[in-house]
Amino acid sequence: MASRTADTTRSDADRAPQTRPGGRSARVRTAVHRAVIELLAEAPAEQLTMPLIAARAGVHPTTVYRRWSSLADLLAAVAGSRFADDLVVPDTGSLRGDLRRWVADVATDLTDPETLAIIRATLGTGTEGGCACIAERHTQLGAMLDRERERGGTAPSVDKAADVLMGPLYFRALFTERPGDAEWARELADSLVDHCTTAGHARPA
Amino acid sequence: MASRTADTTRSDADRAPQTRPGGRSARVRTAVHRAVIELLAEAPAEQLTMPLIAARAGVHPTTVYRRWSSLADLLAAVAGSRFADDLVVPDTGSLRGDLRRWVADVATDLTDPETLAIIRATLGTGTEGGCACIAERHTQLGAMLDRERERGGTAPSVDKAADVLMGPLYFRALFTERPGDAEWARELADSLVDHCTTAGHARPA
DNA sequence: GCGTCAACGCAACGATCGCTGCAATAATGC
DNA sequence: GCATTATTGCAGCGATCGTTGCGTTGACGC
Repeated sequence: MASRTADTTRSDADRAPQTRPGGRSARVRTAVHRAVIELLAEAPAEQLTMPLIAARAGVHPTTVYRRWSSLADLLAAVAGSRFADDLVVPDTGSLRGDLRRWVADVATDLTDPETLAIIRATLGTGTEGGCACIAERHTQLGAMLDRERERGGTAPSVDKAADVLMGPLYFRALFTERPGDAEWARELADSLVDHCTTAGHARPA
Repeated sequence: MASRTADTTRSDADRAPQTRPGGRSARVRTAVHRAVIELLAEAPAEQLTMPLIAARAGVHPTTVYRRWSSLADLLAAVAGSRFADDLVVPDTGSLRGDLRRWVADVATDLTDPETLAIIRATLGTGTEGGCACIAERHTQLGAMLDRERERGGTAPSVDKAADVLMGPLYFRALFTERPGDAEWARELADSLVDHCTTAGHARPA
């Protein structure tokens, strides 16, 4: 078998391996993802079950069970696909401007009940889930800081920026009822920029 | 009925109302709470069910169902009783010293897998659950800030302190793998004190 | 077009969950 | 001690969950 077809097919196995992301599969995927988001926004995460998701998506439960092994896998997939490219990294020309804009965008995103529900549910499934939620944000933050350095300026480390910016952002969103308004977001970004130019020693007069 | 006994019993109903927190009830309560904590530390929260808790606690499932209406209620109760009086509010004589110590204590507490598991699970049940987890910390923070003001010094608002201190603390604990060491905790506390005494102009000494 | 195989729907099955009768136990006030 | 009654244990029930075997659909390469 596969004596001569092996020529046309690259190496008999890595050609179009086993995946088939055609029309129906993609449709089912988006339907299930949407169903998860909708259900999470409506009811607490503990009531989220595979059959419920399948029913909302108009898909048979077995399909969901087979494509995503566990509920944790499904949640991680949903979180990953939602937070990827959901907001453009601002490029205003200055680190302060970039961060102000970015913090405001993230704060706005964290106002969305669906977003909050996904983060909460994903956190419950374990540590790696939480990482999946903020990985994209971490990358975006690093991009802005790198750009500032290429510009010749000084920028804090990604960890430091994550502490100062994402810390309050996600803490307020998860634990309190006040997500923080635009004014608050601006001050947050400024506090990092001002404090970190301490490297240049800009301490008050 | 209750014609003359109404004299001895205060007003026939508010005397020893209906509660009976005797030996056995308290034993069951602690056993169930302990079971929840243990199970959360062993397996993800989604596998936590009432019968499982009951089995671990050596109690009949019906008991758990009757005393705590839902799993969310039980989790909130466990969180509340665990974070109450679990660490003493430091009193070193200065705001800086108090905050340094307190941040280090909280950071250490957040190292405990059991603590993290409870917070994660409680977050999944809704916003009020998350509030229950940090209410005690919020109170402690406010106490230290108030004491500084009584001392005659200036202190930031509780919200501001929560943003700067609890934000990074809980963000790192929940989303990353690095809970932050003692050095990091100290810098965190100092950043708040230094930044807020901008009114009084901190001396770099 | 046409065949092939991944992906989906269907039906049925154990297992477990959440709940509700009723009986037994043990705190609590006298 | 003794009666009262909140609290727990027990047995059993519907409902739903998670899984598996098999037939059908439809995407992909030729």
